[in-house]
Amino acid sequence: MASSDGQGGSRRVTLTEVARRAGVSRSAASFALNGRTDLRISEETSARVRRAAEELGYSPNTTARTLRTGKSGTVALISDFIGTTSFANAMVRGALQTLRDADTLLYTVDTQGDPDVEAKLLQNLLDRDVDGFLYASMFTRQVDVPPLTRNAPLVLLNCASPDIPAVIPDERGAGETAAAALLDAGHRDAIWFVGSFPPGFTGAAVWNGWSPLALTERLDGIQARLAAAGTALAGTAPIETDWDVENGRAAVTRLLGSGARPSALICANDALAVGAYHALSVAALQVPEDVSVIGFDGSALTQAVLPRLTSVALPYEELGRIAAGMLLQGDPASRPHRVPMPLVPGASIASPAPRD
Amino acid sequence: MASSDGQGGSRRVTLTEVARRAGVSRSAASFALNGRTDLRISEETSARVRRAAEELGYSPNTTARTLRTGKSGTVALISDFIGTTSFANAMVRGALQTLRDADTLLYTVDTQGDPDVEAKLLQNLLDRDVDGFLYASMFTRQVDVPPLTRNAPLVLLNCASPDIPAVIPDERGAGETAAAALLDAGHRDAIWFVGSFPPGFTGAAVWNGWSPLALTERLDGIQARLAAAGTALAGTAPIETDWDVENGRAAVTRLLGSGARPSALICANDALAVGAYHALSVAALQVPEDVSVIGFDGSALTQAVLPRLTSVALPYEELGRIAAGMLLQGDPASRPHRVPMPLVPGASIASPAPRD
DNA sequence: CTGAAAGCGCTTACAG
DNA sequence: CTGAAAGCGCTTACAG
Repeated sequence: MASSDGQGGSRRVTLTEVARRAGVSRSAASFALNGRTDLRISEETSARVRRAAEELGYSPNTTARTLRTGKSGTVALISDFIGTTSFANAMVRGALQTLRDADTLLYTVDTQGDPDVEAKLLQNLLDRDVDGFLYASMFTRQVDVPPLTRNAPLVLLNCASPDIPAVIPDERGAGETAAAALLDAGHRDAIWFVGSFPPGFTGAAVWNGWSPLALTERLDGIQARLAAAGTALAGTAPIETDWDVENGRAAVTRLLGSGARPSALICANDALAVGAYHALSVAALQVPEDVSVIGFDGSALTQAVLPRLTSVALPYEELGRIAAGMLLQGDPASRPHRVPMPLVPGASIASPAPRD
Repeated sequence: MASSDGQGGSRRVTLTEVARRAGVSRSAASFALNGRTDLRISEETSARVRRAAEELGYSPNTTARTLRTGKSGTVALISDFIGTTSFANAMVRGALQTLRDADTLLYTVDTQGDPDVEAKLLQNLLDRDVDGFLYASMFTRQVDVPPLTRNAPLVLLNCASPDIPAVIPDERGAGETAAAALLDAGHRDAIWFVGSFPPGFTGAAVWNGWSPLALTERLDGIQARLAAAGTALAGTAPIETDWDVENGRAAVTRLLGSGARPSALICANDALAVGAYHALSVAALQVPEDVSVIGFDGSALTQAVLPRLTSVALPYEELGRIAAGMLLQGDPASRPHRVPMPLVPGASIASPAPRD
């Protein structure tokens, strides 16, 4: 750093100075300031100490306290944010909301998905006496947690691993919600799902080396809800590589080209749904008059299309809040905590068009 | 926190133990491990110490080192992220890239725009011996920095204040770039700007209590570039409240309703541009055949519309990288460092339609 | 009720 | 070349 004075010029006031000004010992000052009653400090003395601290602008040095107590009032959010632009922010924001009330600060750390970088950062954090880890993924999935995380309390955020406290979205319930929204509008026999694995990958539990809970569980929920209504998906439209706009457009273009006449499309995420809009538009099909569309994520993309996209939202901020709360309280829950995914209504669902 | 053992069970190895195992004093061990040559430790002794450290899995306790040296290897990013969902992530990512190489960790802190919360957090960070502050805004603007930030090295990120090192986007250049893109396509006399202040606010230097450099400087750049080509804006379409999709739609709907026949729209950001698409679509005007459109930000929204929106991108990640670098190096630059905003081509610009 | 002292784990002058 | 000691700023048993 540039300036060589650690405190930016104005030297910090120390507990010793407060004690001297109040005319008490350092221990008495410490006890008074921390409100400890073990050794009963007279209220008058205590007030004198607090006044001295106030007058001198005293603020205790956390580094020294941490060294003594082993508690740093600090938590780290380890993530693989890089490469994903979206909702990281909301998760961090949620965590910060909870932590603020506990006077706990947040280290934000990005592993770039590199295990060596990750290990180095974790050790660095451990060296700083962090009180706990929030291990986050930008993609709901199963993870293998690195061994070092076990050296402090740990809560998984938007990912899961056996026997470790975790908070993840209720993806299955989200699937049910999406299916129910279409059933309620009267759709039954021509509902398609967009965004499944490509044929070669079907049945595999991995995608880009990950286990995307989002896909399998959303699909499960959709199928369960349709089955409960006595129907089923008309079919699934696989995508090539990623859940982005371009792949959504391509998948739906292929679907329409195959002669399929969907009454509704359930898209694995909002970007795919936007791509679906584009493909439908090129085919001169109107949303929602000709085809209803629903997505997942509840992202800003829902506002970008006309009519607005109905979507089942990922509760990122709430995930962050809850995970931070579990970490602070040491929630010993063995099963992942599931956070509901709310329906965010747009105008992309209507009654099915009469079939020829 | 839940677990009461600060180190998660496996007690940490200390320098004393390394020294004992290597058969040297703690000072010798410290010097050897830190590669200091002041007291010439024999290479053989030094190697013995390093081996002992390795075998014991020693990692120095940063808290203790910080208490002793006053340097924490830590920097804080103070921001007003809340309420904005977008690019925070990219700025953080950029900062992390730079800091990683300096073994520096990042505290992420959100002030919620509340000065009291801000002051409390700043004091908390100072109590932890942070080596510096990155003071960030999600909106390019002038800021008054809170006094406490002056107790450590400070770099402003995406905002500016007199006499404080700052890194901000080249908004004026971005305006020129946008205007040039339209001029190059042949537009001249029917170029409108969407997203100016509402009439009542015109001339005021504040918006939501802020000074939005983005608006004034982008507009300056646009006007300068058009003037250089011997022309000028046909007019500006003010928005009601915010730079979002709905306000963009409303503004352009009003514009078209007034009888204006724009050949091109320069929208103050991507969200407004998306709203412009919607209004044009309702008016049965095609992008870009009938009206060319360009936005600012380079956000994911550019992909969400058909045809893709051309936009002048905010270089958030680079802003973060550069600001972190300035903080680490103590860059004493007095004038704000300007980062170029690149044109991200879409398909929303074409030659103007022949006028009736 | 109060005060003197130890100790958290380091770094670094200082004396040999 | 090496070692004993001070000290960073706290908290907290312990003896009065």
